[in-house]
Amino acid sequence: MGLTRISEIRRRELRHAAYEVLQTEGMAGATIEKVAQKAGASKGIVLHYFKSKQQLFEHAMRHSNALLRDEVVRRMRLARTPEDRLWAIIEGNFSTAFFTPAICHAWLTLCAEVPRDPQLARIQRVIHARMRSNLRTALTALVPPDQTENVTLGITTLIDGLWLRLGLRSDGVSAPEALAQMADYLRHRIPQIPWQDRLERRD
Amino acid sequence: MGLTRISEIRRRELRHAAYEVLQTEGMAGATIEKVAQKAGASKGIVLHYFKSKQQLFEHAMRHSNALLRDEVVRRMRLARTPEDRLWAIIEGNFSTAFFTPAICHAWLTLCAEVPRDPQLARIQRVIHARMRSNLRTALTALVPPDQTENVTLGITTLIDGLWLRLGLRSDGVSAPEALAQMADYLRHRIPQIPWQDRLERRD
Amino acid sequence: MGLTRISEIRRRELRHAAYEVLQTEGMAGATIEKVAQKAGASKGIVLHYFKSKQQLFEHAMRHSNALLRDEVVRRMRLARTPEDRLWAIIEGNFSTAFFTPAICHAWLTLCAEVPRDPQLARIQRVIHARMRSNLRTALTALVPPDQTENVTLGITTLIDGLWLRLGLRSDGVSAPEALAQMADYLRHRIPQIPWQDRLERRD
Amino acid sequence: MGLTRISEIRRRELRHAAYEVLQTEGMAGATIEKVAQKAGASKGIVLHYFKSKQQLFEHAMRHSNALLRDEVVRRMRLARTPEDRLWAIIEGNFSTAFFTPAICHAWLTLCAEVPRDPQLARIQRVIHARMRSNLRTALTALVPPDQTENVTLGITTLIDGLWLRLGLRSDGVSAPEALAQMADYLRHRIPQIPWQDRLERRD
DNA sequence: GATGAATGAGGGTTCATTCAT
DNA sequence: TATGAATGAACCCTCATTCAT
Repeated sequence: MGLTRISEIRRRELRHAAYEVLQTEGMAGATIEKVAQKAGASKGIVLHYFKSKQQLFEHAMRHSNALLRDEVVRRMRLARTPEDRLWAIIEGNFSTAFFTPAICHAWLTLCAEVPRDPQLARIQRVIHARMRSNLRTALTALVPPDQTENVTLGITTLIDGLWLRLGLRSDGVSAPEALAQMADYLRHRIPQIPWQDRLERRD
Repeated sequence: MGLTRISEIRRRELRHAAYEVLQTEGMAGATIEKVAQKAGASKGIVLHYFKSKQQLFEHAMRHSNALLRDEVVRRMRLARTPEDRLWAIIEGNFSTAFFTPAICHAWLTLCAEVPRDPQLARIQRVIHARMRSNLRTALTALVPPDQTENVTLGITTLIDGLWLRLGLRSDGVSAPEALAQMADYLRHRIPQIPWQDRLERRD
Repeated sequence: MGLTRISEIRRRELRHAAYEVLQTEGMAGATIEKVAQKAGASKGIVLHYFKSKQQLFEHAMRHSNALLRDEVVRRMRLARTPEDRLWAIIEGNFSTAFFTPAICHAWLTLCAEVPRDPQLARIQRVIHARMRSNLRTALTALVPPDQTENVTLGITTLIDGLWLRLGLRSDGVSAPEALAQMADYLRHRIPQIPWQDRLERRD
Repeated sequence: MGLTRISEIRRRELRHAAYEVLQTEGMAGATIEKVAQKAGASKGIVLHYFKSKQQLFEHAMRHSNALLRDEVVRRMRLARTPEDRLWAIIEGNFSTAFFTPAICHAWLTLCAEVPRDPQLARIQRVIHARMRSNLRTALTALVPPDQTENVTLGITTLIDGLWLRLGLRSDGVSAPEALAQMADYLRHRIPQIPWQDRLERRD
């Protein structure tokens, strides 16, 4: 496929640079100049590919989320049972590739911008809806119908809370600690499944 | 004590104005000019009382947190049992005076700034430590020693996650929904206590 | 003659697009990008045919003026008497094809640029000289020699003034009103000619 | 009166500087930096007094027009007859203080901007209405009612046309030539008044 | 204590122009 | 011939901060 034209390459590079800058500088500190510099390009070219700073960072968020989604999808493909699928979602969200201080902080920064950027809000909404949908599907087989909502909220809230914590402090929580917490929750909330085993299986 | 000098009054007003501006404008959009305007003062006077913009917002965070702390303390004073105290902490964090979209968003905004502002980080750390301390004290009587850490983390994470959710969307969660989720967690995690009753007692 | 090579066609298209853009955007707002877009071409090709933005708009002015000149020439060819010729010049300048708000405004825009663009000034000078020459030729048979200068100035000034007016406001003057004003002037300035008849002949 | 505060002084200076820059640079070339430099101030202070570049130049136009208006009013006060008043208006518009290449060019530049700046359009409209009103008042005693409109249009159009001409070329017309043209028009259009005498009276 | 004048750095954005393909 | 990638300069504007009054 000839889709990988130079323009697509550049967009990818710049998007990536933008995300990296976001991690160290925050939204206000993330200037187009810095993004250009990190990408080894000129300031002008950034606006050549993205109409505005806002758009650039919207694309950055969309992209970073796509990566996380792929991580989750990849793990879900391997899952065979509902509990496997549920755990795949959780593990995907705390995979070592994503659950890093820098990425959590970039995510936090973008979250703080959501109420002031409708487009960002839309993206955030889509992300959220997808995760809820995945969770509910897995949960139907595990908890009574009138409790799926409660558990879905519980899981998403815990995930967000743990990401927030790592976004706040580099030593906030480690991935194993986060997973342990999730397992702790599931063990008590959906007790018939041997969640503990899963955790111990982890290398 | 005659501490309430005019200077103290001004500082209070400005701090409050800063917090209000933060709620609607976010960190990047919160200019000193807007704060001054909201306080009905001149731009110059703001920096007369606070050395810099950063300091102003640090004080704003400290202040807003003090309010939340007072809310919790007030409720804890009325509590008689460990479970009362535990629930007091939770209810304090979701009292209708604080658990509003604007406030949650301002809090989120400040959180996103934490990694770049050591002073803000320190404040955040103090806040967090106090809550953990309160929780642990209450929990010692409710769960085995080797589980207090787990439950403390679970509760704080859920609280943060719920605040985050309301900070992201005005219709993210309501206070009753948030409390219901907390009760759901406690009911399964510390089953010997009739948490449900507490929830139903609420007006 | 095989002069109509593809290059000549492109130049014509671009020149025309430039003029159209000028009408809606003014000089400052008329970017090469917009011209290219209106011509359905790429930005690069515009500067391939015209060395610079300035040159492009100089050509646009030259072209637009050529159109107006052709209009006048066409009418003069049909004229048989000096007064016919004089009126042909005037009618040409207020023909419905040219005396439009957009065109008058584009013209005004270019006029405002004249003092800063020597080339534009030269073009303007040529245009002006030709009209004066035409007018003087026609006037020699209609007014005493020592008054041709006065009347020439009067007519050109009125024409410019009326163009300016339509350039300023879309509803500044209509073509009939403009022609009526010209006839009013001529009726009093060269009273022996029945100018009014001419006006009434108009459909 | 204490109205001449420092702010008023600065505004005056900047407005004046803006107008001067406009004369040499045109609208597009008139940058805030140049205005600040000409006023011997910093770029920041310009935006401190005028919210935007547009506003600055709107004020400049308003101001420059006020000067012209005062010139006309001053002369009208001395006028005793309708023809005196009519001539006062005309002389005011060609007084040596205003009818200069630079000023006419600045005026032309602003005119070219009118269709794209509603505020500028409003100012322009007010100016125009005032002049028409003045003219009509004076003309009621000099021409039959059904002709005042025609003559008003003739005079304003000639004035505009002559300003345009000087705006286009430094040697376009001189003030005496312009006045001579106006007298030529009036002599033929309102023949009962000895306009020629007026012209000769000029020092 | 309080004002607001003044600065200057820096940010986003636009755009003419150049150049490799 | 034609494209569009790339640059860099410039511009408008915002804002924290300083300072004279």
